[in-house]
Amino acid sequence: MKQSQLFTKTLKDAPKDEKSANAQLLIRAGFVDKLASGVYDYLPLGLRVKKKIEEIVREEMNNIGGQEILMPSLTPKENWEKTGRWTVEEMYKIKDEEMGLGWTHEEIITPMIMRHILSPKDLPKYVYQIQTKFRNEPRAKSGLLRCREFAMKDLYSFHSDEKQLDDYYEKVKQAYFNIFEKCGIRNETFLTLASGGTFSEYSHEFQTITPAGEDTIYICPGCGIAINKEVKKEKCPGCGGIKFREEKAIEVGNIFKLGSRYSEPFGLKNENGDFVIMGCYGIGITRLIGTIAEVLSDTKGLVWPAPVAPFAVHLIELSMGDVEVKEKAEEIYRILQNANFEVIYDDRDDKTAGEKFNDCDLMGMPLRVVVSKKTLEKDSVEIKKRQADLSQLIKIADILSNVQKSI
RNA sequence: CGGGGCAUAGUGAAACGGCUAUCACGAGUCUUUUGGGAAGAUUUAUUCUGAGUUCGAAUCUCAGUGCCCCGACCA
Repeated sequence: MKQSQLFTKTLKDAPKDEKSANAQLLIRAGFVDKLASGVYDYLPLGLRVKKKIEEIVREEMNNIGGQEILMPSLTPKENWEKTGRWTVEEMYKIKDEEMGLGWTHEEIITPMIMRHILSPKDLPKYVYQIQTKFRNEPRAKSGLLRCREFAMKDLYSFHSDEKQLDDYYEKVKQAYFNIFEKCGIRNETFLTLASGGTFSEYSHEFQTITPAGEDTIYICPGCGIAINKEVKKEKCPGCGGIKFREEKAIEVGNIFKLGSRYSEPFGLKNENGDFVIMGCYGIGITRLIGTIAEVLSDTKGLVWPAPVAPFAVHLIELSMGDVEVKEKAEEIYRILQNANFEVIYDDRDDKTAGEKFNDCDLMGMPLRVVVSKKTLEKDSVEIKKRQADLSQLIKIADILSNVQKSI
């Protein structure tokens, strides 16, 4: 994509109504725009990140047998009354209609799946969606970390017994770590024990350490498991350790054994007459965008891990009106594109080198490639990874292998 | 939902109750520039909304709305 065609503009100053690093940077770089508190537009760059994350999540969900569906956001009161959750205050209700906007989907998927799961041999089944959720948060905050409208992946599993659920639960756990690995935050993300409701003693959250987080967790150095403040006891349930490291963290995912909490009110039974055992597993897609921005950025701007970056390469031409340099840059742009690299090409004629470099750092693509008269004198381009201090000259003839190696 | 703060151009700021609301960046046009946010010329506003006080309100008062932060809440 040519940057001259991109309709978004970068900002030198952050809007004063955003205090969190993730919102300031994402807005300054033109990834998102705020419509209302906790409600954001996803602009071309931000939408590309969102799609990348969705694709990563999709792949991992499919790998563990997940079947993707899409449920409505508009949901009837009747379903929620069956489980006693129509009165939940976070639910947006539509005035004069017996409808509310979905903030989770147990009430929708459970009756839906009843028409398809008829006997024990139909179990287990795993069904997920990636969809916009609505929650009327009493206090939206911290940019994308706590929104009223947000994208979420919710997976629901259906089992004939607890053992089956337990096995699948462990698979999801692993899939989640794979996802956070690809998103570049694996090292900061801890499996965390949290309140589990009635069916199991604990549920598990995936908490990413950041001062911007709203939860407090205690990490046990013995086993590497964390415990949410809400359920912390004297000893670590994992290894019996008693020393902990306290950290602020943001919950990027959770997995939860539901048991028959929802199959009972809807009467979801298998042929043996047993209530189906369920699990649910969420990942906040848009919250992940905010978390990556918050955790991995530096003073210059965003830093995207290659798998989620909107573009792999930020190509910059410093032609300063030199037609030959410009043409050569265009040619390199085509070469990279033909090799299937995703490239954003700063072809703007009215920008100084400084502006281009600063925008490049702010947007945070993994690799910067500069073409100028200076580099062309040596038949070269200059490449630099986003976080590297120094750049290096490489021959244009070797550009594809070098770019491949660097991202 | 309790407490605190803020509201002026696309963004960030300035303006004692008194001159045509000022400056920077961005954006538009022109000229000159150019390896880390260039220079000059020129253009760019319903001062959040409503009411009030006053000869006169961006500025003071009241109400509303929005946003940010702290807390409560967070299947």
